[in-house]
Amino acid sequence: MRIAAGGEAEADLLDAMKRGDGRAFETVMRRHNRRLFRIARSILKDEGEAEEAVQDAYLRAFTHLDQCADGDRLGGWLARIAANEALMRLRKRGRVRLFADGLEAEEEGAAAVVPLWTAASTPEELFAVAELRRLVEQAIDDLPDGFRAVFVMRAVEQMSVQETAACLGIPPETVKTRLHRARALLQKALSDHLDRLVPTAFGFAGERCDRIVAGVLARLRD
DNA sequence: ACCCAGCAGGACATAGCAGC
DNA sequence: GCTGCTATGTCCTGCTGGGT
Repeated sequence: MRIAAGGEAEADLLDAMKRGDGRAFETVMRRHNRRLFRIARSILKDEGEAEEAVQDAYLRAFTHLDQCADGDRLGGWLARIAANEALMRLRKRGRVRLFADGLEAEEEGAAAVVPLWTAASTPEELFAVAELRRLVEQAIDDLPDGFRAVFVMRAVEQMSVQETAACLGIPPETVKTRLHRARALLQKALSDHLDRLVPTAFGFAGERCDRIVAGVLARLRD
């Protein structure tokens, strides 16, 4: 039986929800919110609509709990419903729409996934890290629709090929290819940015410059 | 040490589309 | 209608890590 990081087994939570235990619903939502939001957002490219899609997915799931027979697969089942909900919305809007550029506040806990995000200490480093993250998120946003959803599920959410394929209703081989090509596209996009940024590496102005100057002047005075 | 499942990545096939 | 290009899907092979 699978015990998620949060403690209780998914099967126990599913049973509790079937009994109408409000606390179980909340535990399940808090456990899966981030993953479902990322999946929905990767498909819709719109944070507000992704949030609505996740809420609708939960409602749909919670009113059809009897359809989830195996509690150990509750997470996958929810992910599939969220992906379907997002895809449905995408079809409804006709896949033609302009999106706001970039991402705003990152969802809770994402920093823990990538230690680099927290390694910065000085304002310059914090700015550089924020800029790097913005570039990565922009590059992911710029991926073709199908590639982006697969990349987020596989690389960001660490879902298996089978899970991802089931969620999106595509063959596992297609998941592999899309992930491979999404990585290639991201590498290319990021290397283009790097080409522009490398000349500015090891920036020297500011605190360090002042420190060296002050140190030399002090020793000259001695 | 061996076996096996899952995965990455390359090669090839196919579909869709624009330009002529 | 034909051709060439691009995007996408499928198949295959080799690698890796976990289990026995």
